[in-house]
Amino acid sequence: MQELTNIERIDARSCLAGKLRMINRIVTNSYNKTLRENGVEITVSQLNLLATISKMDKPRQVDICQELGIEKSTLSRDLERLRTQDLITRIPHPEGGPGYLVLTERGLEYMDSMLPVWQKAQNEMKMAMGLEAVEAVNKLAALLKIKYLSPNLVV
Amino acid sequence: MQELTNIERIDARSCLAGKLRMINRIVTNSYNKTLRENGVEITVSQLNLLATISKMDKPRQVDICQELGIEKSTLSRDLERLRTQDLITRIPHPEGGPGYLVLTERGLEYMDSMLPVWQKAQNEMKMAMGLEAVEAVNKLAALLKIKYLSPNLVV
DNA sequence: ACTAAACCCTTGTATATGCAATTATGCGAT
DNA sequence: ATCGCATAATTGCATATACAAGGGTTTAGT
Repeated sequence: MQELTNIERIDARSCLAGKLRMINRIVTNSYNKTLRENGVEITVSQLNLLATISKMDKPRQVDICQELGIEKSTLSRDLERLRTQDLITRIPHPEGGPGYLVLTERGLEYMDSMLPVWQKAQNEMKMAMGLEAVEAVNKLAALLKIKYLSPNLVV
Repeated sequence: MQELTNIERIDARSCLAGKLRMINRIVTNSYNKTLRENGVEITVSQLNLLATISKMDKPRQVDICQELGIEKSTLSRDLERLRTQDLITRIPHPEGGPGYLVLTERGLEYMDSMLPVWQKAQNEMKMAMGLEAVEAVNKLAALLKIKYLSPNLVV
């Protein structure tokens, strides 16, 4: 009874989402391995979040969610982990409101200190993927960000 | 003190891993939303796992890990969820050993029944991404699979 | 001024993921 | 035959993720 014609059955090998999930596992694991082996004790996910906050201008949580396409509850807990490690802190807004996030002194130093390791991880992966693929990923990220994460443009 | 020259600091916008993670979130969420809204009660991840098992020839868990680049402990629990829903079962090997996995009757029917919804989700995403990006993802998945998931070729 | 709506964040619950350690099982050498 | 090694699977613990529901503020409308 495994004998339905294959044309009428979902083909795992053609599932776009499945492939992207696999790519994501491989890439995330590769970065994390390199970070770990070079003494960095946080994950690429946390590192990326730190870098994002440091680039943004007084972001509230909702702004970061918007920027990265992360659900607010996810971000809430991601930030909790960074706060526990004293890498970020929340500054209350002068006019009240939820306040905004900044890196702590320690967070800034930490981020700067791991630049070479991050570059190493990044270079390894770029090398493995090749320039064309890197460009394609950049393009795709930009496109999907516009299509799915732009405000006032619910899809 | 946020004043280090930006050249010497990690730029989140250039982090390949970060971009891929974002793409993955967007795509996974889009598929899951379409599945959910059309009455499918499992996730694209589970669906992909089902489809993979149905394509493989008597796979053991370790074979599936190899195929998808999933850690064995992750797969163990993913399968547990599918088993709970009576979508897969384990057949003991005639000559002993850990046995292999197959879809149950119910699993096969279920998979076939959701083919149109899966196609809908897939088409929506392909439309959003464009043909070129789809091709690039296919190519990249194939490349990374060879480079990182091939046996006898530890990287 | 007061209520209602909108907005932001957190918490409960569940899936998906990985590393380290443990258990189970089969196989080989003596 | 058995003792130990190799291989396969599970379990403990932790992170990353999302949806639904709840709680607290700010703001708008009358």
